[in-house]
Formats: sequence, structure tokens, C-alpha cells
Amino acid sequence: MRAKQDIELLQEAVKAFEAETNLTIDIVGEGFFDNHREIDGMIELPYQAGRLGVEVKNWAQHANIGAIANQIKAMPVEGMLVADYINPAMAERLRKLGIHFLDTVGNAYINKPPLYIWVINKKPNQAHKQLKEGGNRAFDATGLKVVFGVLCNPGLVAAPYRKIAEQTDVALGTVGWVVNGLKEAGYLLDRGKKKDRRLTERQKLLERWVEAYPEKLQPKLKLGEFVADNPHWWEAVDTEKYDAFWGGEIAAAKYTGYLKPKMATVYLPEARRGQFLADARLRKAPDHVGAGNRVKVYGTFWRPDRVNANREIKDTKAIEKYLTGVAPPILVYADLIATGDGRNREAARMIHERYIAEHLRED
DNA sequence: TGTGTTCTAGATGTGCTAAG
DNA sequence: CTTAGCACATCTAGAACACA
Repeated sequence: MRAKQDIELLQEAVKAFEAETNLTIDIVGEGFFDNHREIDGMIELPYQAGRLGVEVKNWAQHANIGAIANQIKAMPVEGMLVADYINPAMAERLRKLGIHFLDTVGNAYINKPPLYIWVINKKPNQAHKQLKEGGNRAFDATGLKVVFGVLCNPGLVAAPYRKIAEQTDVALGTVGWVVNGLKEAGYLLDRGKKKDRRLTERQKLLERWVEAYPEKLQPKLKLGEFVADNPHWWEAVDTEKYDAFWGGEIAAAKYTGYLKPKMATVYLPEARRGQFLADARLRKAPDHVGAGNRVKVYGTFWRPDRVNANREIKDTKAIEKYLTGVAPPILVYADLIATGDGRNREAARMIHERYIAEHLRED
């Protein structure tokens, strides 16, 4: 699995090197053990310069150079670093440390007589960014806003980019990225020559969104954690007054009547935060401790007015059964799944069955 | 004119390094 | 060991551009 990625990265780096230098490197081994140490690969240099063991590092910029150096020095054979991208500063340091390297955009340092290679300052380009694993903008923070919008209202994908941008509150430029990302990942089809975009694999797309949301988007929305004086504080709060929405367990309770909420989640426009916290008598939660009466507060990221009722975009299946002052079912579903709690999971299942499944059915 | 695509500047985020 | 500032990379909004 991981080995496969490593090999691909190595192949890509070799290709970049060959394109850059017109020299040839052969990959003579991939992912094996030598003296109980794993080696990601082995390459054969041109001009009988010999062989080098390969240590593959994805995301090298965020790794510790010293640690990498040690790892490579400790290899049972003379080794080199193969990375996605080596920036000029790192390149210089690696050269000083005497560590050979290759990256996937053509930078290289190899000092193994008779061979001497020193290529730096090659920049990763758009194509590379797009190629890179995880480079699917549909599942980045802003992409997730768009995907959420189209999940709530599948007909929206067929609308002009400008409309989609406006509805989901992102820039025009990002819509293209997301649409292409969805296409690439197989969630969006262009039928016919006329623009007629449709979502497919909607259930899978939902799952993908649910998985990515707490990772990429939710952290950016987080306004803080707070505590209330008593566990029933929320029953007296009218979220609508603040243009706010219950999420998580409280929302689940309202949708299903099944849960007794413990942890509260609320989505609140940032501008109303102070007012809400004051009125509800919430105070900042101490860093750790105390599961009781806690409230997670997030900013809103969707356009309730649009998601909720936009009949000008024809979609027969836009979700009808919204409760006011409560986050859309899909978001609540994601909140619940993210907790990993058994009862929450069950509530999530109920919400899915009642509010989401039919809505995502394809015809 | 309406639509999609590409480019760029600025904002944001992150690890690194130097200073305390 | 912790912190602050720095350098670099990434991300995104919005505009310019291109196309039909």
C-alpha cells in the first residue's frame, strides 16, 4: 500500500531526472529488506557510477532533515533521498551533509564519481500539484463547502459555475477545481456534449465528505469550546434568534427524538458569537477535563437561505424536511459519525434513513 | 452574452532557526 | 526547554482572459 506509493514516487523522480539531464537511471530493486532494514528501492547510476539505496520521503519539506540524514547514513548500503520536492534551502543543506537526492520535479544532487549532478531551483508546477495524491481540491476545505452544497441539492451541479460559487459561498475559480476533482474521482459525469453535469455514486460521495469534513473543514470553523452551568441550558435557547443552528447530538435529538444530548454542538455566525455566549451564559471551557455540559461552537459555512429553499434550481429532491434552527441532516450526520460513539452512530443511521437516503437516490 | 479557464496577489498555515 | 520571528509553501478570491 504505502510501498506502492513509494515506488510510484521513485519512478516519477527518475523520470524527472532523465528529462532534466538526458541521463539514464535504472531502478533495479523495489521495497526489500537488507540486514533487517527496509530499503525502499535501489537504483543503478549511469557511467558505472554504481548503485544507491533509496529512501523515499513524501512530504519532505515537513520532515526533519537531521532525522532523514541519520536514516540514510544508517542504511546498509550507500543511500540517497528521493522526495516529492526539495526546496533550494534544503538542497543546499543536503549537499553540505553529503546526501544524494532526487525529487519529482527534476532537482537532484548526486556526487559519486565520475558522476556529479547538481540541479536546483526547479519549482513544482500546476500539473504536479494537481497530480499529487490528495491534490483533489474537491476535498479541501473550500471544496468541501461546494460538495456539501451539491449534496444538499444535487441539481446544483448542473448550474453555471457562477451560480454554484454564489450558492456555496466560494470563489468562481475554485468551482472549476472542485468540478474537475469530482469528475476525476468518479462522482460527477458529463453527459452528452451539452453541459449536463450529474452526480453519481452519491452515497459514496457522502461518505467521502463525512470523512474529510472533520479533518479539513471543521477545524477552520472552530470558534471554541465552552461550558454551561446546567445540562439543560440549551432547551431555553432559541437558535433562530441568532441565525444559529444546532448540530451534533442536540440536532439529532430534534430530528429523531432518540438521543439524550450530552455534548452540545452549535453552528453560529461568527458575528453573533459574543451575543450568543453571553445570553446563554457560556464560559470558556478549561483546556482539558470535564465532559459535562460542554459546548462546541463552530462558524457556519453554508448559506442556509440557499441550501434550504432554492426552488429556482430545479431539483425535485432538494431536502424538504428541514427543521429551522437545526443544521442540515447531512451535517448532523457527519457530526455524529465523527464522535465515534455507539448511540450517536445509531442516531446517525436513523437520520440517514429518514432524511438522507431517499434524497441521494439516483434516477 | 453567458460560460468556463487561467493567472495573480494576498492571506493563511507550518516547520525551522535563533534567541531567551 | 520554550518562544518568537522568519521563510517558505499552500490555498483561495477575484479578476482577466478565452471561447462558443
